[in-house]
Amino acid sequence: MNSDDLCQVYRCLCDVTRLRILNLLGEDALCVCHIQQVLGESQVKISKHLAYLKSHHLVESERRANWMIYRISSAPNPILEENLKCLQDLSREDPVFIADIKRLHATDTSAACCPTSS
Amino acid sequence: MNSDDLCQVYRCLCDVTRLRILNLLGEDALCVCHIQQVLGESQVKISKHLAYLKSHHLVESERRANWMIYRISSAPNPILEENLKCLQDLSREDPVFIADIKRLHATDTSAACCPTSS
DNA sequence: CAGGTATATTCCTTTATAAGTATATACACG
DNA sequence: CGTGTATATACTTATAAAGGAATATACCTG
Repeated sequence: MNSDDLCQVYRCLCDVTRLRILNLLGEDALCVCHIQQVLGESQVKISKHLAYLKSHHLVESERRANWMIYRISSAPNPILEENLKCLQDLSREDPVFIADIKRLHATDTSAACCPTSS
Repeated sequence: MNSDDLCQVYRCLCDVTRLRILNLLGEDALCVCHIQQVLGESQVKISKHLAYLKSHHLVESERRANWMIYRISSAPNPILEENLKCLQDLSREDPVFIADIKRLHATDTSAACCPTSS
């Protein structure tokens, strides 16, 4: 990790939608449609932000039938990890993050679509 | 601190020049001309990045005669503090940061210009 | 107050990003 | 192989940001 890589990580973090996505993925791996549903944002928007995060290696994806499952990258990234912790702390205070997590838990992530269970 | 404030902090962090400035200020308060000298960047560039950081409350400034002394904001900001720590860790690995700190220590910051001593 | 030095701001150009609409791709199932 | 569903990409427009050149402001000194 050099200074440019570091900047790239921060670039990934400096958008509310991406922070909300990372906050969700910090809880569990999720398919695009669930992220979309929980955040109440359009398909394109979510898909493009996921592509952005993936291109910078903050998340990784795996196809399962029709669905793409996204998760926080397994490659260790101390900066990301530290900031995900901060995000978790903040997600107990900020109304946006609180609502997201609430909606996430109200969503049946073990439904037909995108079973998390391997 | 809410999700938008958080994004603003990350926006401040997602530029190499600003990271280099914050890395220097993590060592000590500095005047613009020293920052400029250590980073080897133009006056405008440094001044504008400092203005950016200041407008988002990551740094604060104090005029001393002709000189403006910048320092990390005294208002507590957990996200910034956590990331400054990360920056310090990285600044032992990354050639850019290493060279900056080396040049900083080679610079006489107690010179006529911008005496740090209060 | 005139001239010099340090820093900030304005104006301009270029590039990056965000978001939407429309379209394409990948897969499953009949 | 055709259809439907999930996701990705291309294209477009608007906005923000970075950096340079020129200029303005603030302060000091004589």
